[in-house]
Amino acid sequence: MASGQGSAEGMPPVARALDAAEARCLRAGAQLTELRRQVLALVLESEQPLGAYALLDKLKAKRPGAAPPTVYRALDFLLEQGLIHKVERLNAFIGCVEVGHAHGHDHHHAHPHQFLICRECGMTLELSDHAVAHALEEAVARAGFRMSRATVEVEGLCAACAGGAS
Amino acid sequence: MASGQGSAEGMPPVARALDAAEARCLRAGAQLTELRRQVLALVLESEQPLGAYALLDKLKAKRPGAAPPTVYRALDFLLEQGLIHKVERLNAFIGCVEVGHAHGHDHHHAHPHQFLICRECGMTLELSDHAVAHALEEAVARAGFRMSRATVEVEGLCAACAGGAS
DNA sequence: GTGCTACCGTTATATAGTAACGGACTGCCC
DNA sequence: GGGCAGTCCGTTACTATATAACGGTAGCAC
Ligand SMILES: [Zn+2]
Ligand SMILES: [Zn+2]
Ligand SMILES: [Zn+2]
Ligand SMILES: [Zn+2]
Repeated sequence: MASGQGSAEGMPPVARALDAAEARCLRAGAQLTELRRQVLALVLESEQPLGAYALLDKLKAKRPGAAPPTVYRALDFLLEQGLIHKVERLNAFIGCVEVGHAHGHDHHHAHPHQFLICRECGMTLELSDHAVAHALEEAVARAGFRMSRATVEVEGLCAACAGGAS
Repeated sequence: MASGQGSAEGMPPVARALDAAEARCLRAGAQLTELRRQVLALVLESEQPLGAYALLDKLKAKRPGAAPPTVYRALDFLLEQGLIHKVERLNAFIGCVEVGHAHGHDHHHAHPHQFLICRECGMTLELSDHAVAHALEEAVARAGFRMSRATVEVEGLCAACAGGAS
C-alpha cells in the first residue's frame, strides 16, 4: 500500500489519512503526486488551519525552490478532490475530517460542512450537521436560489477556552 | 434632519438609508463623519458587493488623497455599527438590508444573516433566516462552543440566472 | 495653557493570490 | 523512430487585499 503497511492498525493518524487520500485519488483517476502528498501532509500535521504562505515556508524545507504557485496549485488540486477545505475567514486550509471515515458516500468534492473557530486558541472543528445543511437548503430554495456551495463558519470560544475565561 | 428632509416619503432609497444610519449612530453615540458617510453612500449605491479597492477608486473622485487606510478605517467603523457586512467569499462589502427597517431591535452589530451569491450575475441577497440561525446555534452548542459571530454564504444561481440556463 | 481623545492624511509594508512562459515527462498515434 | 497532446511543475513577474506606523489637526476637559 501507499505507505508500505498493509493495515491501518497502529499507524499514526496522518499516515492513515494519507493512505485514505491516495485511495480516494486512485478511485477518482487523479494523481496524488509527491508534491501534492507533501502539501497534504503539512496540512494534516498542523493542529490549526494553515495559510498558503505558512505552508510554503514549511514546504521549502523539503523543496527549496518552492514558490507561491507551487503551493497554490497543490492546494487547488486537494480542494478539488475534497481532501482539504478552505476556511474563508482565515484565508487558511485544513484537512477534511471525513476523509478516511470509510463512510462509503463518495462525495468526490464539497460535502456540506461547518467550521467552528475558537478566537482564543485558534482550534478549528469541522462539523457535518445535517439540520444546519437542511435548514440552509430550505431557506435558499425559498429565496428562489439554486445552491452549489455553502460556506458556514462560526467564530467563538471552544469549550476549553470558554471554561477558563467564562 | 440629516439630508434636509423631514420625512422618508419620496426620498431615494440610498438617502433614506443614510438617514437611518445617521439616526443609528446618534443613538449609539458614534460619529457618522463626512468620510464615513461618503463610503457608506458608495456601498449603498452599488447593486453588488464592492471590494475595498473598487470603493477606493470611486472615493477618489470626491477625495483625491484617499489611500487604502482611508477606506479600510471607514469600513471598520461601518462594520462595527452594523451598517454594512463583509462578504468573505468575495472580500467585498455590502449594505445591511435591515438598516432602516424600523424593526426596533437595536442590534448595534452583527445580527444573524446569510448571503446568497449568484455566481452568474453577481447579485447578492441578504437573508435573516431564523431557522438557519437556530439550527446553527444548536449545532454549535452541541459541540461545546460559544458562538460570537457566524458567516453563512451560499454560492449558486439566482432565480433569473437559473431560469435562463437551467 | 496642558493633556487627552478621535479622526484622518500619508508613506511604507505585509499578506494573499494569479498570469504567463517554458521545460520535463508521459502516453499515444502514425 | 518522429510528432503531438496532456499533465505536472519550476520560475519570474505581477495583481489584489490588508495593515503598521507616524504625524497633524480639531475638540474638549481641566
Ligand atoms: Zn470535510
Ligand atoms: Zn479555544
Ligand atoms: Zn444585515
Ligand atoms: Zn444571477
